Amino acid sequence: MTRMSAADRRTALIEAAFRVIAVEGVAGATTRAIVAEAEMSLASFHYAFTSREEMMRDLIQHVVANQAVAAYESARLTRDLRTAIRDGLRAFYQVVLDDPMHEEVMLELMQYALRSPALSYLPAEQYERYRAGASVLLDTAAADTGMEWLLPVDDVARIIVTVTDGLTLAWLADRDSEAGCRVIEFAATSIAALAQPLDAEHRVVPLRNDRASAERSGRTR
Amino acid sequence: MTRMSAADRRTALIEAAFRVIAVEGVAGATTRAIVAEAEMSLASFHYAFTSREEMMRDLIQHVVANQAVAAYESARLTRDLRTAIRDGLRAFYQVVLDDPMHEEVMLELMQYALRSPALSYLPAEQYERYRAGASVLLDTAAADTGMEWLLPVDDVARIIVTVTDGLTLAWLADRDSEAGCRVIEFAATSIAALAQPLDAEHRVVPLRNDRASAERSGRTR
DNA sequence: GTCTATAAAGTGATAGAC
DNA sequence: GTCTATCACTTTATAGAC
Repeated sequence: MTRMSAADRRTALIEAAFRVIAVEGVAGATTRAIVAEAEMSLASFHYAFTSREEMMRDLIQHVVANQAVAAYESARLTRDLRTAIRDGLRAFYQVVLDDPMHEEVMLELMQYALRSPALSYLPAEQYERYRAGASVLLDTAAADTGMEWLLPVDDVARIIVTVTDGLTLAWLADRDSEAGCRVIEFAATSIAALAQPLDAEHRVVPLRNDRASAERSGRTR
Repeated sequence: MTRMSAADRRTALIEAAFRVIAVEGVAGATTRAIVAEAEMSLASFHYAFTSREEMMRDLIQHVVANQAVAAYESARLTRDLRTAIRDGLRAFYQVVLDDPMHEEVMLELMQYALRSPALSYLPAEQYERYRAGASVLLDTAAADTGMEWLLPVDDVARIIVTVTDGLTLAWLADRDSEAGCRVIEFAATSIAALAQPLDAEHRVVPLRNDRASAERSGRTR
């Protein structure tokens, strides 16, 4: 058909593959299904990629790199850290609810990567990106509300990611958005409690968040 | 080869399929791979099951029914609710670390079920079982420590499941058990804060866990 | 009941015409 | 560069001998 550069063809095929996986799963993403979605002939696939495995590799590296941290982006200005966290979590949750198949695909691709020796390093990298994105927002939110984190911000980011993953998985399973919102309320309260005002008169000694050290320092919390 | 009842053969094949999926993933669980693992001939598979799909259905229903809530079982006696929760989460986490492929398989089977119209109701059922198991332990732990939950126990159970799912997914991705333990410390503290002593002099009005209602009642937390 | 052999359909990948 | 046609292989499932 029409001429396309190899690069354009690769991009088009990767995007088609993503759409196919969203509908049929990784198992259904055969080369034939992908070229049908991209409206190309089967031979064009192997002109653009030497193998299906190479395409899957590029696809996964592509989604890991272009990770839309935009999900959290509604961290609008507020004087209240808890509200900022809650709104951020809600924004993320809304993205999942609006486009459930996107998260399904990310999950399937993560498992595919974990099973491929050549790609098994990518999920860890992806989680680092998640946390880095969350860290930026957490730092911004704290600064905007005159607070500071009592834990390393990367630890707080990991808590955020733990919650968003747990919310996503549960919603994919039971589609109970109301219940998820209640979890978000809890998470926002609990995470906000990990910060203190910058100008606190009695500064709490920044502790690791375990009881042993809390008791060592003479607090019972 | 040796004679087996159809029921025994089905059980043996289901168990073999689980082992194959643990090593190769759902994609690698072909009928040939399964009968090789079970040391049977290919024809025996179709003597026991009419189709591979029927076997997958039985396998998933089997793992959902026999869900080992044993994971949480180390909720030993303690006077301290936070410690009880922390130890329960640690016990669960240890199970994941000791047998990572088990959780991988559960995750893959959940996704397989979500993609199969005939099985898509099962993940919700599984999550209900998770929460039911957690609820029993939460009720027991609260009773043992003379506490009561300020939220419906099913909501607390959902929080627990959110955390365990998030922990599992992150660990499968980056294998950072130390970081996971820090999340557990946070979760134990935060969840324990959802209970109060049964004999509290000033009982807190049991509220939904959101700031709006907290402010309505005049508390700033 | 259990096997071997094979059918029927789908897969990734390639050859060769244009 | 792009196509059609096809190869070589694997898959699930079944037929038919024993």
